[in-house]
Amino acid sequence: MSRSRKDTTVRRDEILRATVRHVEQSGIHAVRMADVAADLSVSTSLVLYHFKNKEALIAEAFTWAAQRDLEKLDRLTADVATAPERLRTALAWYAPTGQAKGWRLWIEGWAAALREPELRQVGRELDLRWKEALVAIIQDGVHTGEFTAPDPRGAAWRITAFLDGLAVQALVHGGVQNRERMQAWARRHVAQELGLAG
Amino acid sequence: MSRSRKDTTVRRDEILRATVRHVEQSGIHAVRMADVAADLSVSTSLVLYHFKNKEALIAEAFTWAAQRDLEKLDRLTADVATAPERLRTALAWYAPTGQAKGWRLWIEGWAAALREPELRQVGRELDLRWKEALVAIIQDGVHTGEFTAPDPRGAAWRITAFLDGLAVQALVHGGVQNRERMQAWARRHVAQELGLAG
DNA sequence: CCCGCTACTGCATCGTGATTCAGTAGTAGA
DNA sequence: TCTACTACTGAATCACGATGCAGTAGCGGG
Repeated sequence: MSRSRKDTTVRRDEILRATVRHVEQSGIHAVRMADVAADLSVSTSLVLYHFKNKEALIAEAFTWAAQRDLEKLDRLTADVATAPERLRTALAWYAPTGQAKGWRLWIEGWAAALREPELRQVGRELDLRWKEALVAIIQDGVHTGEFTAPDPRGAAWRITAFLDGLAVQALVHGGVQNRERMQAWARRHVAQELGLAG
Repeated sequence: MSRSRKDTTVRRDEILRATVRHVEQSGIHAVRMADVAADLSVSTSLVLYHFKNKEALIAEAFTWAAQRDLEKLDRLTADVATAPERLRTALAWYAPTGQAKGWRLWIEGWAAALREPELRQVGRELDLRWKEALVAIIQDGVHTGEFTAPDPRGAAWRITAFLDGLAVQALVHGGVQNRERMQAWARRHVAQELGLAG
């Protein structure tokens, strides 16, 4: 039985994916190298073979997740024509909904970023790129006259902040209560920012 | 030299204060019992004498901090007469500003709360009480006709979310950039929610 | 079919930090 | 001043998880 020997690229990817899964579930510190390894039916040593140490593994895992998220955003909005539609799509993806696995990861990331400069860098990058994407959409809509935004960059910034806050409320404080209401509020906030019909 | 033997109540308080300080600075997992002890020039055993174990210590520390924050809010707004003034005071206290030691603690808390039900409870409680206080102020202002808010509870909720989001932007992503702009945005958001002159 | 590279493993080590425990010393009340 | 209670300590222990190391085994190229 071929003990499933894999190409480095592939294996690394698997490991990162598994790591992200575990971090989402248990948080950075609770994840053990052994957990990640077990998840792939592989020895702990192999993980260390591919990643210098736990710190590096975690850092790369966050980077990987950020990369993946941004790519997904691109993919989702790529073939959407109008600005309002692109906006709707982007927000539907970003806004905290369901159990929002992704958000757990990033909330965990925020805390970690407070102390690890490397992680802060990654988080900042993701945040920045997301905002850029949002700005692009907004400016697009402004050009076509569908949106009204004196300060697209500021608007994107504020929308992002509001959504981040929603995420905290939803995942940390929120009972499972009224997802609809939250979404309505998000919509309203965006509408106000972009001068749409409330 | 009286080895500074202290009453349980006093000592527990000291320990909790020290713990909070350390958690703010280094995060839950990086804090060692020994650090807290050293901070008070006391043996690690003493900390364990007062708190069953680290988990209990951390949990109580967060509870303690929440308590302290709420009391401070009460104290600050107690002798302020008008609703707009009370609001300004409350927001000035809650909004992320300076290095916002407090916010670091709560961001850390959010992440921890994702996994520890006990901490989630504490966070939820603090969040709830803060929002209640805010609601009270808003309703007050509505009664005197100074604010306009069809849904005070919703408004409080959204303001809180926005401020939480601001905090993340400021502490995690934000360069030290434009504190003024952030404050202006916060003010604007609140103004819009409460029907004030933008 | 053999070689050499590289993915991969098991085991041993090693540091760290929480928790335990048996005892010491202030201190308040009789 | 003696007693008993309670705050407090120092020195183990103990478990856990990361990392190091010496070696094994697929697999592609000749």
